[in-house]
Amino acid sequence: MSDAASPLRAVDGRVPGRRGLATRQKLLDCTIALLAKTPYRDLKITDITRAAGTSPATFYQYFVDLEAVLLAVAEQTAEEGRELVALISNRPWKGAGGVRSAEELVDGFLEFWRTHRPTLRVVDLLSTEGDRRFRHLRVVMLNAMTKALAEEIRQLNPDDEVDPMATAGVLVGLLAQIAGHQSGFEAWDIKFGDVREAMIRLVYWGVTGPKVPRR
Amino acid sequence: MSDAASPLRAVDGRVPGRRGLATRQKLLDCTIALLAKTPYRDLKITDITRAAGTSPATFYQYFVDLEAVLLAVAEQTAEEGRELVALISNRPWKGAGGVRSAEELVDGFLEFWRTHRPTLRVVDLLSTEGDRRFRHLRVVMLNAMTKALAEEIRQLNPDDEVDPMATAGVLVGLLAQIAGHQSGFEAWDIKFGDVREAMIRLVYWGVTGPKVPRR
DNA sequence: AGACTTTCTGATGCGACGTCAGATTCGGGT
DNA sequence: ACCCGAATCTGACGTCGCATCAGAAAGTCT
Repeated sequence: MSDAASPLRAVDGRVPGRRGLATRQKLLDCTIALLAKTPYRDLKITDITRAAGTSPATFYQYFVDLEAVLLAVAEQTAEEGRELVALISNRPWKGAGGVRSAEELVDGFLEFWRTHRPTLRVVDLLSTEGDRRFRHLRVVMLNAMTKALAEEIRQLNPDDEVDPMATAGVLVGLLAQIAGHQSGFEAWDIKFGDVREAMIRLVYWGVTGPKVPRR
Repeated sequence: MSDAASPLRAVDGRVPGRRGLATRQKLLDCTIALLAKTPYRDLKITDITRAAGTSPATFYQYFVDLEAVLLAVAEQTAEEGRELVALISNRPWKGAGGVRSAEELVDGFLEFWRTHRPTLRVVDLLSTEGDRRFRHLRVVMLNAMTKALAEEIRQLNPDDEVDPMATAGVLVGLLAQIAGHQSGFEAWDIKFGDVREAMIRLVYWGVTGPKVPRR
């Protein structure tokens, strides 16, 4: 995710060596670990350095502020997000096979989200709050997937006047939303299996585009 | 939203009088105003009291902590959320009329979200982070709507084995997600009109339930 | 071993937090 | 009009995290 043009991670101008990169990574790892236990607002830089066994000053040698670490953490995750494309391209999307593809997409996405929940939580959070860097990152993370999905939609509905990217974007948003708010469904007495089923259907409908009466 | 059983708002045991309630409200108003300009993590209690022209100590007389104000603010909004039911019940959901109903639901929901964006942002945020109070509040806020939608779905698909509440919940989640991340679509070159159209269709499909091939 | 660079740290000024004890304002009774 | 008790507000304080700096420690090269 970092610019390939500047493969060197700069501190405050310097280019870190082995040791430096190691402690940088340690800070990243501790951040991830803490993120799983601590709500975003309570995550203090001091906590991270304490966990990493360094002084707070060391932290600022590698990251300008808290969001910078989070961004770095998120970039690692974003890279993995690209692989979700495999759940979309080169699959059947018509008929019974289409439903099965939708099923696998939903499950794959939920799994991805479950694995990286703490990180994705923060990305969602900060991009909702209007932070451009995180909003951009979120787009990048879901971009490949959305484009792939849009392509399938375009092929199945060649003469639809609605931009397939819009439909794809909405579907991906749907997946992200439900994945993030899974626990919200416990409050009603809804079995998650049914939620999953509902998502599968919506994805299937979104991709195949059943007939809609003209207004 | 406050318990009808204890209509008195307590400070630390006390029951505030006119003046007290006035400053309490002033604090609430200032919080709302600040919320529109400040990201959640940077919202300091000090800022609120400064804006309200009181001492920080006064704040703690009415709210135990920052989240308590936010909760109070959100409760006001949640109350209004109930009115969204009007966009669902007693409307046609079949055929062309159904599409029009979906259209009005989408527009109404987007409007509601736009009006209360700062508040809803925080509710989403904190409930995502696992705060029970906010998660509950979020459910309550969307509850009436979801139930109403589920009822329509149930009537249109009497012998569907998937719980209509699941489908309704997913649809409402979809609406909330897109409403919250509207600006995310700017990054792709998608006209929001197309996004809106995609949402309308998905709602229509979700409610009417087109045929899905068996796997 | 010496000289230089990289990396780390303890100490520091600043600002927000949350809590007192005490000052101020209000409202009703005479 | 005055006073008194209750309600309400406040300035000041100890604690803690932030972010920075000058200098110590560890590493590297010859």
